[in-house]
Amino acid sequence: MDKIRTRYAPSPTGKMHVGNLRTALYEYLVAKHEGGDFLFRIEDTDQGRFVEGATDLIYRVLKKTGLEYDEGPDKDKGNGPYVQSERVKSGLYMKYAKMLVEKGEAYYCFCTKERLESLRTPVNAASEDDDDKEVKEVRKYDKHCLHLSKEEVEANLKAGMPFVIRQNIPTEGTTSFTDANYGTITVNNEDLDDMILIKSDGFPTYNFANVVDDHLMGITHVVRGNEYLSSTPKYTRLYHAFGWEEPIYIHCPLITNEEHQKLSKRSGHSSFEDLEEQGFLPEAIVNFMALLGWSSGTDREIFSLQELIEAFDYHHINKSPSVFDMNKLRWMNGEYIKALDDKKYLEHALPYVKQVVTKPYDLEKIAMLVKTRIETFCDIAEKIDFFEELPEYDTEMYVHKKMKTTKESSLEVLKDLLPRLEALDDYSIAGIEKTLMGYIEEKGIKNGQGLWPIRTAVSGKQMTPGGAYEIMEILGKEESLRRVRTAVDMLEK
RNA sequence: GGCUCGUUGGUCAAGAGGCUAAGACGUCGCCCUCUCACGGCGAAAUCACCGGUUCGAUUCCGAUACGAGCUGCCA
Repeated sequence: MDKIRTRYAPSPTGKMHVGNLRTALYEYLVAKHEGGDFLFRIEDTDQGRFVEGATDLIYRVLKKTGLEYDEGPDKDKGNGPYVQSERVKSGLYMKYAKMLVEKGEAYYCFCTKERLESLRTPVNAASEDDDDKEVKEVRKYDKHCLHLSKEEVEANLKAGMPFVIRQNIPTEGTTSFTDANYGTITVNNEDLDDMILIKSDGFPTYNFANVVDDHLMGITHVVRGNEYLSSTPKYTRLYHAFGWEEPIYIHCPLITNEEHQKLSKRSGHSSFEDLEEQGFLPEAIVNFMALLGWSSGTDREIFSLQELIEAFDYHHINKSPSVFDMNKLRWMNGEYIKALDDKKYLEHALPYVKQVVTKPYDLEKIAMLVKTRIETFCDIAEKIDFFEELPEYDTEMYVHKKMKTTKESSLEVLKDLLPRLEALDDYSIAGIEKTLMGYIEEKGIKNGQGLWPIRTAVSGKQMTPGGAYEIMEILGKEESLRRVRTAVDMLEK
């Protein structure tokens, strides 16, 4: 069997949409699972939609996610160029389009926009009551220019008339193709439009360039979104028209938002960049995307990219759309954070800590306190803000049923503890623990009765990462005492 | 409107004629515990609907409903 070759062929039109990212991932996995090649090609045939810098963005994401390609614009293995706008310059697509014209599989079309417009036939606007008056139209080209004589075509061309080249699809019969995921699909040719292959600006359309390049680059497996399923018969006809072998198609289900609608920019987490900004790790994003529409068939959920390569079998890709579940991504990201070694963790976490804490505390200790308590790095801020500034809080917080504390008991504890803490010089966890536990044992009270008031006093919060010892160690003697005194004042009022 | 695809708990999903219908996220409860997490244990919750085929359908077939995609000189 020939070596598998797949390709990721995005259009540089903006951020890296998660749907695109998953396609890239699957392309990569399909190839790598079998030791094949993964190519990277840029499809920039639509000058109107080209976004400056979008190409660099794609490079960056591929690098961050570890999707390393074997061939690409900066890695020519003899199949280049790998950027379609560069391929256009050599007249490549025009050459192949003309081959099809020669064979009668395509034809020149000189129809004006106006004529095309007149072909639109309104479909009975299903007039329900609602104001859903979206005027539906059916527009299928009528093959008008197919009937032009060779002489007429020549004359038009000579006169410099703008033209496109269209695919000539039979009006009868059927076309079938087989998808690895969805099985064999057959459509009536009369439902297929004579799609444009070469645009009037001389650029190929995506559909055409895609087929030509996939063939020329020896692509064996084409992975793409479900949205291409209905145009695939046209691809099939193109391959047949050229006499080329079709690749294996692997169509993937859609990714939707919680409302089961196509994930759009509005959802706020539709691109890799969005997710990165929201504090997610590339490894977690990749892991999560892999599981959206694919399952290993085992109980396993956490996979490194390498482990995905080993486990990935494209026959297990699902058919039905998957909801992008933020909850699960957050959980998974938390798992990845916990699994990070401390050095790497701190590299990620420290910048977030610095945004909140400017006082000269031990930021690494603060960061370590939240490691098992966050799901994304953006969760850090609200958990550690009390270090910077003692928040205003209600003394009701000292009343805790389960801890068996009241305002009175708390005040007593804090007043008892104050001189001991003033006398203490060793503000290490061990030193603080010794002092506090010594007092608790002496008094014969429960741990909670002694520790709840002090933790509340030094943090001003109901919930904190770490307990009283850890917080006081970081705060140090001076600030700890200040906060305890503040608490005593508040409780004495 | 036409064409195409899809439908297992709230979500991701395994299962491919006979099972108490896996597992995970989330939710809830319990344990651990100075709070919150972490960790451990447990619970609730699912085969869209209707017909067929079959001794037997979540699984096969056909309608229905619902959802989605395409219907661009976008990809």
